[in-house]
Amino acid sequence: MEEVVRRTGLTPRAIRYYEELGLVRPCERTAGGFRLFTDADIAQLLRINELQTLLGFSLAEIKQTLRVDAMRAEVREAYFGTTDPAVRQELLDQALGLVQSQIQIIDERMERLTRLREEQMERLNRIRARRAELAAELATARQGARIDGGGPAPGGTRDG
Amino acid sequence: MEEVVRRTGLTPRAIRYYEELGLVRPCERTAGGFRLFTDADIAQLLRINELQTLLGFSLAEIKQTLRVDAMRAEVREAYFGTTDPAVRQELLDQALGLVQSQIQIIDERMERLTRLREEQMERLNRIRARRAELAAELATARQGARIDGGGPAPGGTRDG
DNA sequence: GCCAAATGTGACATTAACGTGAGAGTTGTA
DNA sequence: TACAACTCTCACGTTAATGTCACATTTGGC
Repeated sequence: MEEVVRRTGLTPRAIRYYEELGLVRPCERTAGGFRLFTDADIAQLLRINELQTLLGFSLAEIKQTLRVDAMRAEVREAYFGTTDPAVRQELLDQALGLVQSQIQIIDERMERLTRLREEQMERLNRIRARRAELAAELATARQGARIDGGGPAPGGTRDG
Repeated sequence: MEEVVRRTGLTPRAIRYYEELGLVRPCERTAGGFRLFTDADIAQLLRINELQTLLGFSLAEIKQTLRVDAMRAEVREAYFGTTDPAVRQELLDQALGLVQSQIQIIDERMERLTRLREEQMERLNRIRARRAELAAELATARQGARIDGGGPAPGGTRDG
């Protein structure tokens, strides 16, 4: 468990909570009842954390989202099972739709992030420009000081 | 206020809450005490919402973040004020650092989103491939049905 | 076998971010 | 000026996602 905490950055409480909510399949246990996590379990926990912190999904939404993964497994099962081909295709279509909607959400986020980044870059550039101006101004002031010992140079700095 | 709700997508309660937390400067009021929002106020509210939904910041983090904006204004004031040039430069540097850290956060998010998107695209492609396989299979089955009236075609579909 | 450290299960507490309802006051309008 | 619709300020309620505490077991090392 300590290792899982280390590898996922989650707390034991959170992990148990996710299991309680059914976000992760109850994992194996030792004879005494201690949890034993497989790499797949850890991957699942990491995925949950990603969906939570990166996309801002609630645990309820994440549960829905994870059904996509489950469905993929289900589809694979059904693929070799006795299921009706029409059902198989419908399952595939459902999975397809869900994954597509995921991608759409991601794309939307990225667009918004890109816009936000551009705004910040503009700010950054303005600050840098002002900084350069100030540096030049100070240099000029020092120059003047060597000659006439006067104060800082006036004017010349504007910004909208 | 109704207009603000419409333009921001926030609830009155949320807006008042943000004011209470100090995320937005208390706005003007009518003689009777009704809030009057300027475009700048609304922009601020939109920014808060953006930081919240897009970057997943808590309101406390947002408050910190908004200090960057405030500092930019402060810097602009100081720039034309009586302040020491060294102080000016330090303010600029602080603003610079904060904006840079913002951009860094955005970049990190975008990288993670990109990875997530790639994963989803892989899944998408696998599902599509399987769907195509299934369609081909069904076509074959229908072909066979016209000849021998037998069941669905066996084998030939695998995936890791 | 024993003991410290880790883990288990409840169950109640907490925190953030609002929701909701009461009751009073305000505004635009006919 | 009367009235409907809107807004104000408390103040308590709610929900999600854990935190925390108590107390019982379990594990691994000596």
